[in-house]
Amino acid sequence: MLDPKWVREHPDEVKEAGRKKRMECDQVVDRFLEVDEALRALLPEVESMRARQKSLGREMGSATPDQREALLREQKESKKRIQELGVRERELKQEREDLLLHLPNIPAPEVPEGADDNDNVELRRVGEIRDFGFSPKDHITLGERLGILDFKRAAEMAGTRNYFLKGKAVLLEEAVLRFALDHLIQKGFEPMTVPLLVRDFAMVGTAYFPGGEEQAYRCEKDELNLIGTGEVPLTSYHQGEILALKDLPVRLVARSVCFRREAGTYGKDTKGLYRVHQFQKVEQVILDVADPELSIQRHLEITSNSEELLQAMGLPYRVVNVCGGDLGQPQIQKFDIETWMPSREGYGETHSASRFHDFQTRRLKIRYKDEEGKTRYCYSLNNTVIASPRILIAILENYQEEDGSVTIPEVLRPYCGFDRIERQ
RNA sequence: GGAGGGAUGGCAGAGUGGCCGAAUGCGCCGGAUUUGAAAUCCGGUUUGUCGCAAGGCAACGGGGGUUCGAAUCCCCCUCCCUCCGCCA
Repeated sequence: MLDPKWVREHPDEVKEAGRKKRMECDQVVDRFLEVDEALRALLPEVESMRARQKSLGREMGSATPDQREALLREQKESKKRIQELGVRERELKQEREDLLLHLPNIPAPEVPEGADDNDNVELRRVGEIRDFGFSPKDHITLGERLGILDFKRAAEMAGTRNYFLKGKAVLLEEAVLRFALDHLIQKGFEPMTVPLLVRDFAMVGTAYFPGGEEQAYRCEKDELNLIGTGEVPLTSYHQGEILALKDLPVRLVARSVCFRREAGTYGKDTKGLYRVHQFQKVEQVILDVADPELSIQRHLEITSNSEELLQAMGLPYRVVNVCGGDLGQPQIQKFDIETWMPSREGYGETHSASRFHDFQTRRLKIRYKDEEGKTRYCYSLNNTVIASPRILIAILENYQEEDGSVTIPEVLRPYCGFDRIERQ
């Protein structure tokens, strides 16, 4: 959420942000200005009336019976008026809040112009793309032949975009996740196990709601939502708190299951492990002081944390600077890491590193006291550390052998307990 | 699922109808003292809004009610806690 004061003073910049993000918001901004102005015109009026009401009550004690009569009459009259204005005040506050929740965060100047992911700007490519010397198979063929993936039974049981991992695929997944978790712990991140079902405020606070309701599974009976990412509980962890300066930055990492309805993606990536309803993810979150320059540094930090893992596993990848049109509502800037997937003959998104400034923390009321003792909103950031089974696509396909077996990347072997997967 | 208790400033915690935007303690910030530190003392330490400023005003989980007047009494909602039951 943007600072209402800032929006008041920079409406054109907000509209420009909407344009750059391809989420036009001119009307919302204009309506905000109206409501905001109406509210600020109303407040002094209500407040002075309430003050008058109070002081009349105080005078009552020392008043003569005649005066008392007059005071009473005045109070009776203004009481009705105060109530009416109070209702109006609440309506305006509510509407202003709703409008604010729909405004986009301001993209950084470094965010490239563009309409969709085709316009993302490649920052770097890392790693050699392997020349197989035979025609490589996709992970579905590989996995089914190795007996470690089963899509058919999963679809029967749970619908499309579901899967069973079996045998060594299970252990490989565990290995990758644990390797990723260990890497982040070693970087000073505190590991957490988090709630997967959360209240609405956490979804709103992290800016998935309003707007993302269709992508989330909801348990209506209990008014809880299944998280689509560990970012939600991690970022919300300190909700409502005022942190001490000495406790910043807060670095958290969690492994969690993630659930996504994938509504509106029919026909897109329908096969295999790429786009599924349920997956596991290790996620990193940083909360730090409100300093844009430092936030850029943190952004690089969380990006390279993840790049290091891909490098260690020997997976080729590229990093792209996500363009305005491909950016979500809450981000200031986003880097996607895309890992090479032979079956796609291209890079597939495996990581997404975002910085938000105080867009989330303002909603979540996560603050800290700065050097001068002033209370300010923290800045938040997050990035995927590893997401599985999507990363398994890259591992299985890049490390396949001509006979259909798969070699395990060296760094994962101690975690797996085996060095290859072959047909049983 | 049943019964009860609670929500006040960064934290703890007083306040049960006007004298309360709010005691006290702790923490934090600034200053004094000190060779330095500890201790001690003094001052400051929520947000919004109006105002150039000084300063004013409003807000005690949220909403409604009673009252001339509500942090305080009543009702509803939300959240938290305790006990019992059930349970991995």
